[in-house]
This record gives sequence, C-alpha cells and structure tokens, in this order.
Amino acid sequence: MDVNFDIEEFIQKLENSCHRVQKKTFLKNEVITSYIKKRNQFCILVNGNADLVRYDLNGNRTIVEHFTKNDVFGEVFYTITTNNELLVEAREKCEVLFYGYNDIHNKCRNNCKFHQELSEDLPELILSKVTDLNMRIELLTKRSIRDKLIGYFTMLSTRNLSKTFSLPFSLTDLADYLSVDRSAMMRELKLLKDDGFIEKNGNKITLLYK
Amino acid sequence: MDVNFDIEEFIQKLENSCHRVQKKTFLKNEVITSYIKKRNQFCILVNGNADLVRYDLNGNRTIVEHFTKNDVFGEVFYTITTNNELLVEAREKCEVLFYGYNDIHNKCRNNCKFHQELSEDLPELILSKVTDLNMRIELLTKRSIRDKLIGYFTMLSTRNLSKTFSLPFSLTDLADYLSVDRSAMMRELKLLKDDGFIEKNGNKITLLYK
DNA sequence: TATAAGTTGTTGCTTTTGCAACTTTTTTTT
DNA sequence: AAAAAAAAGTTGCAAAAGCAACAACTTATA
Repeated sequence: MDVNFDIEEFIQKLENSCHRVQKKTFLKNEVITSYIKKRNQFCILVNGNADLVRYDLNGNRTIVEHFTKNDVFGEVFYTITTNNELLVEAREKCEVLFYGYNDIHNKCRNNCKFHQELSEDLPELILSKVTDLNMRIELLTKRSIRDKLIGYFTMLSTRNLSKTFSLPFSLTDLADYLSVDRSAMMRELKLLKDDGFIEKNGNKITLLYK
Repeated sequence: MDVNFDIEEFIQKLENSCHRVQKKTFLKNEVITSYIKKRNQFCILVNGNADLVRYDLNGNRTIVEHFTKNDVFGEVFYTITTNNELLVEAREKCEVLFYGYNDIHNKCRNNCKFHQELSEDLPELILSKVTDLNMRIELLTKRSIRDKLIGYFTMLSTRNLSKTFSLPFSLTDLADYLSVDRSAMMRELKLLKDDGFIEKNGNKITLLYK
C-alpha cells in the first residue's frame, strides 16, 4: 500500500472536483445516517467523533466501528442482510461530508481535472478500511475478555506511540465495542490492575507489561 | 456499488495486461502464503478453497477468513501488528495467481490498454472485501454460540437461496471460524436440533425457522 | 486392506461470562 | 447550585462456555 496516502489531500480533491457534496453538522447524540436504504452513501467525518452502532433483537447494543477525524463510512461498505438497525451516531459535534459513491467512482462527464486523481486514490482509501476491519476482527476473535482488553490496549498504545493513552470512549461503550457484558468487563479490568498488567487513572491507561 | 462487477472479467483483464503474474498450484494442506513480510502481495484464488488461519500464543487456531473460487486475499489487506502467525492454507488442490499490488495499481509504463480498465475495477474489488469483512464482524459480535451458529446458517441459507445447504468446512473448522470451543459448539448444535431450529444430516443443514 | 490420522459426538467438571440490582461518583441540564 | 441523568464500580447468583478426556466413526495413507 502507498504509505503516502493522504486523506486530507483526498478531501481537498473531492471539494475541488465537480462532485455534488453536502456538508452537514450534527450535535452530540444526533443520528448522522442510518444504513437502511441502498443509496450507496459514502461519508467522510471531517470533524468530531461518531460510532456505527447496531441494535439487535435481544436489546444488545454493539459499537461496530468507532470513527474519528477523517474516517470514512457509509452504506457502500455494507451489505444489509439482517433487519438489525444500523445507525451512525455523533458522540460529539460532528461535521460530515456526504457523497454518492457512484458520483465519485464513475467517469466524469465534464472530465474535470481532479477526477482522474480521485479515482486513483479511491483504492487506497478503501484499502485502509480493509486493514481497519481486519484489526477489528483480530480483536473480536480473541477468546476471553482479558485478551480482548489487552489486545485493544496494545493497539491503542502502538497507535499513540506511548505506554500511556486515554480511552476514546466510556467504559460502557468499550464493553459494547468489545461485545461483552459491562460488569464482566469491569471485573476483568480490576483483575488486570490487581495482577499488575495495567494502571488506570480516569480514562487514562498505562501498560505495565513489556 | 456496481452490481455488475465481474471478477472473472477482472482476472481476464489482469491476464491480458502487462502485469507480471505468477500462477502456482498447491496441494491440500500446503501453505499458499504467510503474512509476514511486507511484500504487498495480492492473490486471487482461481480454483479450490483455502483458509486464512491465525495461530495465537495460547495455542488457539482461528480461521480468520474462508476463501473459495475467485476470492482475493494477501498482505495488502493486512497490517501485521502482532507476532501471531498468519497463514493461508489450502483445504484442497488450489490454483492461485500472485501479483504485487503496486504493479496493478500504479500507472503502467507501456500504457497498456487494459490498465485503465483495471484501475477502474480495483475499487469495486476491494469494496467487496469490505462488505465481506463487515459480515464477518456482524457474526463475531453475536453474544452467544447459539446466535453465532444461527447467524452463520442464515447467511449460508441466503447465499444458497435455499433452506438446505452444506457446510463449507468441518465442524472442527467451523468452531475455529466462529472463534468458540468445539465441544461447546457441538453441545449447542445438539440443542438447536432438539429445540427444532435445524435439521442435520452429515454436513447438510436445513433451517426449520421462518 | 490394515493402520494411522483426523473428525464427530458426548459428558463431568471448572471457569468465565452474563444478568440484575444497587451504591457511588461524575457529568449534564435546568 | 440543585436536580437529573449517565457512567463507574461492585457483588451474588445463574447460565454459558471452556477444558479434558474418551469412544465411535470416517477418511486418508502406507
């Protein structure tokens, strides 16, 4: 993969291109979009942070993905098979760009000068989504709550280049992200502290293992 | 997404293009490739079926993905973060095409006539990977073995357009795919039969629920 | 075709996880 | 600043899942 891929540059190109774009602002807890109809929506989170959330029939809530600045999401990435509700919810004030995927991907009638560049960048963009999802799968296939927590913390630590980092969401949300019961997770978190694997101050975690 | 995307056509274009391609044959249980070095390998399974398998430090085996005819895989789709071994293993005799991702994606010096078309198809190809992975995540976030089994069976049923279908792998492998203990899965499978949700003859399953 | 290797099916027991309920603390809203 | 609403933290108990071990059966291999 081209390590030089720059999403900011991609957004710039999109804004300069002939594409119809809608920029909308959402307040905390507002629903940014729901994955129901097949509109092939393709969204970019310009600012803020948001979650893709699924509510199943048993009343369980799962945070399928967590989005921060410059993450992309939308129906294009999803084949809706079940009748579970899939919503993208703003966790704080968010600015979001909305595109139709086909508009970006299809050949441009005006042959606008950015279009060629855009379609060259598109594979890179989607590829980064694939690698993200693979990381998510690695986490979810861990067999115990302990391993999921350690796996997640290790990932955050690597990403932040530091043994200390803050959690991007509440512990309640973390449980929904790891797809486990909150109280069971709290218990395991306590055990991890007691066993000297981590330290915890508020939402700051420090890894004590090598 | 372009519903008309045709992987066979894509492979045809690849073979006609100026790309260097290696076609190799593997026997059952041979390792097709390992995701270790960053070679940006991009592979297409032309024939047979194979699994992407991860072996973790606790001795657990996880089938991360199951590939059949025309599926794509390779390191490009993966950022290797942990030191877990990631192997693609042939389940039966397999024919595999090997490409360097950059060769496909980068502009062609010869400006070969297929290159333009190829790079137009690439996003579609990667997008189908994304939707596959999202389905996988939906399965893994199910909270119980029962829900995972039902979710998986429902997917197979939908894909086969039939209430009856055969499992693409052994029950031992299915447990590794759903990331659960085999004996616990067998127990749940029995309960599903007893409760009248499914019928099972060999590796053929019939769904009895609506 | 005999032997080995692997898969399926089963069970008792242990450990982990989930559930429900409640208290305390923190954050948000009025 | 008070009230309300979330979030964090705990715990006892129940249910689910994991582990280990083994027998029966099927599929590969010598």
